[in-house]
Amino acid sequence: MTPPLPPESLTQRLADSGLRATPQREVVYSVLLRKRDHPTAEEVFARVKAELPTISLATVYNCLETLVQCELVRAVNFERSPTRYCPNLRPHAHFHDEQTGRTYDIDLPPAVLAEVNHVLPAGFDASSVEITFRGQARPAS
Amino acid sequence: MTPPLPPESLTQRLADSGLRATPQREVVYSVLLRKRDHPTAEEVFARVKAELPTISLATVYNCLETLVQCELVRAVNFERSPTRYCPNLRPHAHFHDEQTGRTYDIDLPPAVLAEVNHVLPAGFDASSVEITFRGQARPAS
DNA sequence: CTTGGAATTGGAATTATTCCAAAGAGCGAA
DNA sequence: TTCGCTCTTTGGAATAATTCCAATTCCAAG
Repeated sequence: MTPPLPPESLTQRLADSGLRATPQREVVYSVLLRKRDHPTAEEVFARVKAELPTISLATVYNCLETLVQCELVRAVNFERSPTRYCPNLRPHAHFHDEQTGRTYDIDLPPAVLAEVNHVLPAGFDASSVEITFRGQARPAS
Repeated sequence: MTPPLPPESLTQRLADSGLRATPQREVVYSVLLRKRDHPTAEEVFARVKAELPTISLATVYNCLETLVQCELVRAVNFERSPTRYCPNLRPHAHFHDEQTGRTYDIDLPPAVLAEVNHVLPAGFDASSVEITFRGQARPAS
């Protein structure tokens, strides 16, 4: 369970990879942190434009890709729909509501993660695992 | 979450959905059964053409979609790469080898499946769950 | 036979994303 | 400060997978 990261880590994380903190990257990241509803690149683009009206969609794709590389953001794919982006770094699964299309984060206890990893036969060395539910949600919160 | 199914005839399954067994559907299905390497639609197209040289790619997409609807085949998505098709109906996860791009089926014991489903809080009703590993494989077989 | 719905076909359209070449920005060295 | 270098951004073109569509073709029932 990775703890939430302090805000200054964007610059730090980028620097660690030899990259610069630019206004575009900062705003893209802050937009993801501000509303954690798993937006698509187009949705991020729309939100970022409020602050940086001249940003281009290509740059949004670039920034998102950069954030994923730096492991500050996870890219979430559900079937063939557009990639969604998620700044939640704790181990979690995703639940995709078939009616609303909304995506929910589901925390994954380490014990379950461990058990899931045990299904791998010898010779399979996993660097990551993705668990995605699909169904109907009526979340309490 | 599909329970294991007895081997059932394509014709029967199609009929259950009010659909017809056509040569195209039969060959597409038999191609999937013959070589279970998770082919893409294009790969299926190439294989089917050996038997039905005039089939169109659109028809291959149609047939695959039909087979998925009838629950004879599973569509497997890995990130944004082309959808792959898999006639294995037992509950299983997928392991995606990062070097070779190959996909392996990993059997999922019911107990693990049950534990994974337990991570869902009240209000989340899953109709299916997808587990995908990514890493390096050196399979014994 | 005829006829209506199902299925197939080829090509155009769509969509998400990536590619590309040119312009811009920031930083360290001289 | 002024270069010069590299990293970034940008808009538009290109790509890739899939879907859409309109025109046949195929069957199976009446």
